[in-house]
Amino acid sequence: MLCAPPDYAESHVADTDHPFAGLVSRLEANQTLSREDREALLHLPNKLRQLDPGTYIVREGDRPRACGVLISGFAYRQKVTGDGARQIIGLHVPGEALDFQNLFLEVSDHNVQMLTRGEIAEVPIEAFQKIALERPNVGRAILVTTLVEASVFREWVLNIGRRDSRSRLAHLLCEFALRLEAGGAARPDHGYELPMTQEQLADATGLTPVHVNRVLKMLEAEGLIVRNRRHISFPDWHRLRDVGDFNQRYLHVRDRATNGVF
Amino acid sequence: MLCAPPDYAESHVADTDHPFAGLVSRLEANQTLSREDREALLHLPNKLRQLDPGTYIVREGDRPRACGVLISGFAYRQKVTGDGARQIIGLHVPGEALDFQNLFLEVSDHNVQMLTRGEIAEVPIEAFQKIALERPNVGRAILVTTLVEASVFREWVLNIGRRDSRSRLAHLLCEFALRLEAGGAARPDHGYELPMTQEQLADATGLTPVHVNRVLKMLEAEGLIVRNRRHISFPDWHRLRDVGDFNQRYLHVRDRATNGVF
DNA sequence: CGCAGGATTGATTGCATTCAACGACCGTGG
DNA sequence: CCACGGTCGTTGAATGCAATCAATCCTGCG
Repeated sequence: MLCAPPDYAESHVADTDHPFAGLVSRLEANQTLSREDREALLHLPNKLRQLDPGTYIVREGDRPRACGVLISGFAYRQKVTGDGARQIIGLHVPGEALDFQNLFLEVSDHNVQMLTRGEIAEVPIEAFQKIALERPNVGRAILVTTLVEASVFREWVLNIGRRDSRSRLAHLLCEFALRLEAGGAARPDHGYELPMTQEQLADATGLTPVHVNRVLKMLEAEGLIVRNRRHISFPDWHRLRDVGDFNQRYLHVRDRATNGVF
Repeated sequence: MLCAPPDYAESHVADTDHPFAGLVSRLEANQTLSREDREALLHLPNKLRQLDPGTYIVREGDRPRACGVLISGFAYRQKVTGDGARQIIGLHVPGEALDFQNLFLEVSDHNVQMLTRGEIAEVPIEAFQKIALERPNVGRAILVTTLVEASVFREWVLNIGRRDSRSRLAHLLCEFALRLEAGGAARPDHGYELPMTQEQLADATGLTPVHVNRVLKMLEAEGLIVRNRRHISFPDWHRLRDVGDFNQRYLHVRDRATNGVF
């Protein structure tokens, strides 16, 4: 990031303060953007909204008029079976767009909800579509981002379908660590504030809250995690990665600096 | 082969016989294409190959040079855990491209394999990329197709994470029926030749082959399915759909003719 | 015929669920 | 300040669904 303008400096938009700075830098991780592309993204019309935990951003069956971009806090995707069992399908960290689906599909097939309190920017879908269609780089960045998301879904299918509860949870903790890191947060082995209740962890792993509790205690007893309230850290990141059968390839991060190190 | 110049009209390619006719009609289901778009697609350079069941089309870790389009037969996506458990992640029916991921991501994150004997057309990725980038409609069609695929992955996460074995299998059978139908095959309630062994069904549902066998017998005893060798039909499609908690919304089919009927 | 892959069945085991209760923490309001 | 209620986390006991282990059967095929 911080690609200084080639022509003249136009710093009336301070990149790091701008609500879309995170979005732009995430898109740039997947696809080179020109200065004009960046400017266009930063000038997307939007309305900022502060949302409480549990607030729905999209509901299954909706025809959304706006595409939300997560500015701060965390969000998750979720579907529910006919008899009310909930499955969390994906997590989102700040800087990620929550609704690329709905730019090009009419009816939403799942729910998106805030996990914590946080801020989102709502961009009218027409404006986002326009920039995606008129600016090849942006269109391609969106496509690549979508492809990476699909890869994450595939890994979740594997995780839930074929790993036991211990590996499943370890894997989820690893993924979250890496996703946070990719956004510029701390190194994965330094731990983080896990924004999920045990019930939500259960919904993300296809387990029950009770069992999640037991498995977390097991991981703790093994010295694989240390918990202090919601804060979680990893005394032996390497071993946790092994237990979780975690290989970051599916995240398609291109950052050479940390690629494969953790 | 088949790289005839695009300048003047060329109807020597009979649409319905052409190997890419299925691909084009599937893309058109998601996005309007101009005549030129169609022609460009039909003239993509490609090499036809007849493949036996189990043949790998892409391997995890590969950097594919070609994008496979399934002309006949069936294929599936698959990942394996560190200790060798396999999870089938998706199925493909004729006319579908198997590798949009690898047009824009460098390293494949999963395996793609033939399920049955069948034919694929290998298109050099540069040619496919070119058409995707230069023809907005084609690019958009690929994006939409990718978004629908992602939606299917999400439904699989739900299916495997939160439904019991009976619903899981019923759901899979329903999905396959609809996917076949979307390609122009028979109506879902008329049954089809299921191209999967019970072991593969197990890998697709996160179960064991033995349990799949028992559940199939259970479904049969309930009168929800009738089996004759690999042929399977559905005496009570509506009830099977209920048992499988199946709602086709996630497939994002736009065909008004059958939408919601089955 | 005999072999191999797939399907079927039975017996047993075990991981995760379910049911139920209790405990810890936090914000709120009297 | 403390009592209170609610959410979340923890623990125990019993249950159950699906896995595992182990044969056997079937069928197409060389």
